[in-house]
Amino acid sequence: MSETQTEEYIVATSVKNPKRVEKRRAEIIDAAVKIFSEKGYHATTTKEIAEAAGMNVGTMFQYVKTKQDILYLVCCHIHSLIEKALYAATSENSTPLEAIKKDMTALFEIVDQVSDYVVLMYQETASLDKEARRSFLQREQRLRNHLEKQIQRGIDSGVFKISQESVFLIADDILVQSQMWAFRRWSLTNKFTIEKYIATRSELLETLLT
Amino acid sequence: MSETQTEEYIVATSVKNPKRVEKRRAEIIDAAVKIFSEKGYHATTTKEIAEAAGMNVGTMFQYVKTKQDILYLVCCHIHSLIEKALYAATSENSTPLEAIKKDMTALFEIVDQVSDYVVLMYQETASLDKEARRSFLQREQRLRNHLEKQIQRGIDSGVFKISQESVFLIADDILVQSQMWAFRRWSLTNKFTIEKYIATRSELLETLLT
DNA sequence: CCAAACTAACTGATTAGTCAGTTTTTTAAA
DNA sequence: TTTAAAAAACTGACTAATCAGTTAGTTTGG
Repeated sequence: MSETQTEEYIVATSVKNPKRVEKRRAEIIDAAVKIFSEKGYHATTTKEIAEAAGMNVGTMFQYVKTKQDILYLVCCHIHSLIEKALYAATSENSTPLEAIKKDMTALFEIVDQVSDYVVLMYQETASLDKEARRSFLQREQRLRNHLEKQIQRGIDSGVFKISQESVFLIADDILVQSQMWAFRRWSLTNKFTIEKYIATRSELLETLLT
Repeated sequence: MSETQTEEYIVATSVKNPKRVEKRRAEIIDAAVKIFSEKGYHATTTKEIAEAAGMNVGTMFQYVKTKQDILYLVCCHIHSLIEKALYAATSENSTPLEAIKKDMTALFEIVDQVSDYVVLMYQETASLDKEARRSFLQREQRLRNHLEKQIQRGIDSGVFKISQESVFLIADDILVQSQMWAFRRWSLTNKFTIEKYIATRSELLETLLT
């Protein structure tokens, strides 16, 4: 559970009013997320985004310095959706096994709901520059830390029989498996509904942990 | 183990001599694979590739119709490296558990050796058009089928105690985990050497299967 | 000698980001 | 409340640069 703390990447603006920045950026994000997930980041022009957001290109570039800033905002927005859903599912008063299963279920369900956006987010992370990518990956680490803590609870209470170095791997696996549901959606749905997928994954996890 | 057979995507050429095509394309691939993994596909210009390959742009475009063709050739080339290494490791005369572990080890080792290229390959798959991507994903399926067969052997001989629908997932997991070693290399090497990673993954796999 | 392979210079289309000027909103003095 | 001035937000035409792919003509090797 590495807790490296670095400061967040900040998207610059030349508009003073923070409320206005928030509102306008939400408009930009809403427009961009849709077009990006249809055509991809590179194939989308800044004019298209501005138009879809109902504002002028010049205006848009006052709320954002570069096209890449828009991508960063979009990725963070999508990531927040997932984070919120996961944290909402976490309950304190259940057994470690129930708790981690509940978390996994919530994660898989939210990823299923916004799978297009999840694909976009991970696909285009590579188009972010070093700083923005580092900042984004930190968010990713928050999610994994959360899952690691849940698994650790099970070890501490003697229910989970796994080695200490597996904790990180298993937490990471759960994250990756949720992403894979999004990425391999079309080939997986031949074999599984999301419910069946969650059930099978839950079983495998229980086998592994106990 | 879905066996959908579709024809391979063919990269067109206007050069007649097949030997020459093979030789020149190898030069293009060698040049492109290096530049792509340094700067990414989009940031690389066709002129750069041609220059690094020691040929004229015009010449290059006689061995290839579009820039995307180069990416496709590069992805296939990298994939072949992995496929060869995996098939070379497969032995018939060992127990199912030993066999799948041997396969997994070979896979993780080759991915470790060419991890930059693996990252490139999966990162840029999205930049291929529908046809080329479909063709590439078929190669991916070959790898998974191979692993599925190995797992199936263990089930059939009664050694592996897992449900039938887990076979696909576990085969896929092994593939994904090898890719994740490449993608998360820099954060994983804080915690694991490749040998340690393979050992821990082997243990987890054994727990899961038996 | 001639077909195959190669070259250099070119083109046509694209696009992220800018900037000089306009409109709207806020502030504050009368 | 009116008004004037200052600040903030917005506009859209513009540009400077880039780059995938072409082609008319030249060289090479069998």
